Amino acid sequence: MIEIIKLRSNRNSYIKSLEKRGIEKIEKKLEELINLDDDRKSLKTELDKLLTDSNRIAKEIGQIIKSGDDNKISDLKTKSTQLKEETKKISEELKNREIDIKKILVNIPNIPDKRVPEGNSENDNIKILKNDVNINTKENLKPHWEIIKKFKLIDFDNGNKIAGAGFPVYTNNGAKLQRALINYFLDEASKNGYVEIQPPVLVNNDSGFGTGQLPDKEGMMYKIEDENLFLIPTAEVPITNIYRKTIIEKEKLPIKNVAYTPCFRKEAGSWGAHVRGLNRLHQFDKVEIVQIEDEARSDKALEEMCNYVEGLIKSLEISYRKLLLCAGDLGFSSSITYDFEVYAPGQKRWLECSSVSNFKTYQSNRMNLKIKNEKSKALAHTLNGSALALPRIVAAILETHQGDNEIKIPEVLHKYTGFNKINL
RNA sequence: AGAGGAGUGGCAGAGUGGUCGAAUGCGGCGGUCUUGAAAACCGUUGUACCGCAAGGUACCGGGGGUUCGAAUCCCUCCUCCUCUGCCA
Repeated sequence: MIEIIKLRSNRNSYIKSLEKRGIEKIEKKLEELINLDDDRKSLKTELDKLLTDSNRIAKEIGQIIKSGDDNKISDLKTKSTQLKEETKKISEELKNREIDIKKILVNIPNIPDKRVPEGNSENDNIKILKNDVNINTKENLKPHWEIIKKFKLIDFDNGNKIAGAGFPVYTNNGAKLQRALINYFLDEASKNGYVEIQPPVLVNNDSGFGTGQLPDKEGMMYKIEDENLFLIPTAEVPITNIYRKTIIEKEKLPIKNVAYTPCFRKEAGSWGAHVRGLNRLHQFDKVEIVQIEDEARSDKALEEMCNYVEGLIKSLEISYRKLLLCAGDLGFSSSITYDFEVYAPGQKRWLECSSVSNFKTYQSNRMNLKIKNEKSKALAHTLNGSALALPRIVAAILETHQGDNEIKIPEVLHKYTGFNKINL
């Protein structure tokens, strides 16, 4: 959530920044927010006064009872009862005002960073770098779903039977490749200082709210109705929420975590030719890195995370590019996001395989996560990135390294797969 | 899943209707003493909100209730422990 205190002192720049995202009537919304907050403050002042009086009377009664002079009590009791009615009224008003404020607040996305370019769609994203030295330029390259079928790496039919569309069954060398990638990604992250954890894949409401999936994007998550739990759409949710409602001492920074989890997404709507094979799934594997920093260091952390992700992709000998997302394409909670896309030469398409974001104080404000130093406390900055999402990486590897009778496995994976190529 | 017990400040642990934001101990921070350290002694030590400030308000697992007044009584939910059951 954006912070009202900051909104008050940066009103115009907030309006401008949010307009960049293409939100309509944002000025009116923000103004309403400030007015409601003014209202909230005066109600709070009023309520506190009433409570002060009530407390004073209650104490007086206590003292009178002690001294044994019971006659004066009934007057005081009547007065206190009257006060109580008033108190009830004001405190309800205050509560309602707070609810009103939150209703608006939770629907306002994060303020885009200054570097975020204007734009409405992915066409306006800025290409930061492109590395296509490895592009396989052969003619007649097959898309990965054909390769998968030919080499029997994934059984989509059985996935359909067991669960439904978008739930693949990885088989034999396909399963081994999957496991190899997970282990490789986890080991590399550990080498880079990310502490490995294995979180739950079901989360509660508070967690969904903390990272920003709820209430805005409830539709993306699978819900267990009876239990009020959600299947995680990304490990970002359980990992970041470990630190919900905590105060971290500055010396303990940076907090760096990595986790492998399956991810579950409903992805309602789009289903067709462009989401064939591994391009979009309801369940997929991902290794996620999460970092917590203070304001002074979060920019640098974002850069480091990007460099880490880039190195990882590079090591898999596939072509990739890096994009700076424009305001219109930026995620709800993020302030600045870099996407990494890998090239799938069989489809002649770029596939997003990692999204590295700095949420600044947006998530920490929702979950009350603070950094403390000798003198003061401040909301933490949270960051995360995929390192990496498996399916599209697999697609790119298969399409890039395909041959007629074999698929070459990138060298860094050899010790994890136990084989250098997949044969027919 | 059933029966019983318990949840208090960073930790341990008192408090069963009034002056309790909460004794005491440990830890932390500051100081005295010391060449230095330890010990001892003195002081200090939660979070959020309102207020220019003085100060005030709320919080004893969460929510609701009774009462002039609740850490304390009632209801409900959650979590943990013990026993029984079930299970990878």
